[in-house]
Amino acid sequence: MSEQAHFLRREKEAVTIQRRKVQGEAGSSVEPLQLGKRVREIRLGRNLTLEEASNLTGLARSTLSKIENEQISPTFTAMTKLANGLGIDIPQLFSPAIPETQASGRRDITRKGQGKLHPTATYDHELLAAELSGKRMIPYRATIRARTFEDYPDWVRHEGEEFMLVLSGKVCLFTEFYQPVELEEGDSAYYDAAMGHVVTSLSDEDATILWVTA
Amino acid sequence: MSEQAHFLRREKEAVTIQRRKVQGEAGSSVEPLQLGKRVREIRLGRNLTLEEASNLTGLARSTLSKIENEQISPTFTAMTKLANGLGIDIPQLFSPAIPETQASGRRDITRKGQGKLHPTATYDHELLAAELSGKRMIPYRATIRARTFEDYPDWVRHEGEEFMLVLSGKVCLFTEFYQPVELEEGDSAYYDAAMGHVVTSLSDEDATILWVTA
DNA sequence: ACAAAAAGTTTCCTATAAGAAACTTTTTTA
DNA sequence: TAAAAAAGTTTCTTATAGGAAACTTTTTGT
Repeated sequence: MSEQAHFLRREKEAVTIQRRKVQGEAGSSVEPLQLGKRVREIRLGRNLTLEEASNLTGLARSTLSKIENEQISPTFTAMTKLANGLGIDIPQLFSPAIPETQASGRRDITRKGQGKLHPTATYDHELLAAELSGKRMIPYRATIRARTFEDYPDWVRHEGEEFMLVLSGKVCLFTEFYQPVELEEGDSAYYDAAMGHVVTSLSDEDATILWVTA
Repeated sequence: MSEQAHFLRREKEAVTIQRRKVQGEAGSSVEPLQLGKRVREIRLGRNLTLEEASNLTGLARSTLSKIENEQISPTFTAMTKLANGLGIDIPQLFSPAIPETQASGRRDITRKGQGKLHPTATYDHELLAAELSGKRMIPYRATIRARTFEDYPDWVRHEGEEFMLVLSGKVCLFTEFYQPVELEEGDSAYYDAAMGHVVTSLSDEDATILWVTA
């Protein structure tokens, strides 16, 4: 159902790619949630063949085909395999499909170092995508000053979930109920933000972190 | 998200953080999804008998019993009926059971390169925080192969919003309704995922991107 | 405690999901 | 183009889910 991504397509290859969609409309009205359609989108989005998807999920090629064509209603077991194998977000499969027409279109690009700044005592916050309001996620880059160990703050707590990725340096993540962990460049963490949390620097240089809050 | 303002505290509070519950490194193993147990909890929580639940969901009393006793793996259809009839939160059913002791918060650490891999033709997906399901955000690191310009896939579209940050290399972000943009290391973008989008590499080496979907 | 009713489980049968392999269609290669 | 390969679909079979009703256990009322 996706349109074709015409623009940057290079001639001969282009044709190849156009051919992908247009499977039977298969208007199975039984399931208002077009599970199969979505699974297919996800698989194709990852450029996988049924064969490859089969290997990843442990489900038979034919089974996948039938799921995608809405010929069967997969079991919980099958769906779990799907989710684990393809990295599918299950909740999404249970929500109503997005009408094509509703394709809205907000976009905001933030260049390196061009975010909106919020300097504070220990962290520096650089808000990304600050132009867009009403976002589901709030991304920002934080700079953790070197060795702020002694005077780091109390637990931070707030609604939602938080993801962080260490971009440089070495930090220590403290979260309530868990052991502190050291995180280096490339390491990431995901946690409930209602749980107390705090990050401190462990390196001689400042550490930078990408943070996304939902 | 009011997480600022906590930094001003000092010394004496520092102690606070030392004492936190000792708890093994979380969520690293795949726990059995105790679907049935959870369904039962929910039903009983609502003070419903199987008979009543049956009326609400349209599933047979016996079927419900078997689901709760983990004797069968319900189909997508059945799960939808369950969810609609009992107001069950599907994501929860797919998350590993949370031990009581850590009920107050979930956390998942993913080390660099240790995420769950999803190799595909053009991108490599490394799922982060893969142990946690039912998340509001799905973070992953993608490797965009060098010059995959010609054979990238069709528009990708899905529900939600997406944030991306270029970790290395140089890529081109195509989004429907907008001009393509070149993004280099440190640049980021935020957009509605229902809008067609695709990323290709522009550099000689592979590019890596952090992606977060909500 | 006893019956009766209600709640829950199991059995048995039918419908349907899952897998293997045959078959069809699409894409690639020469 | 034709032939081969790859991708996808369908068929056939087996395993298992879903529903009706019998059966068992628990609760309620006297």
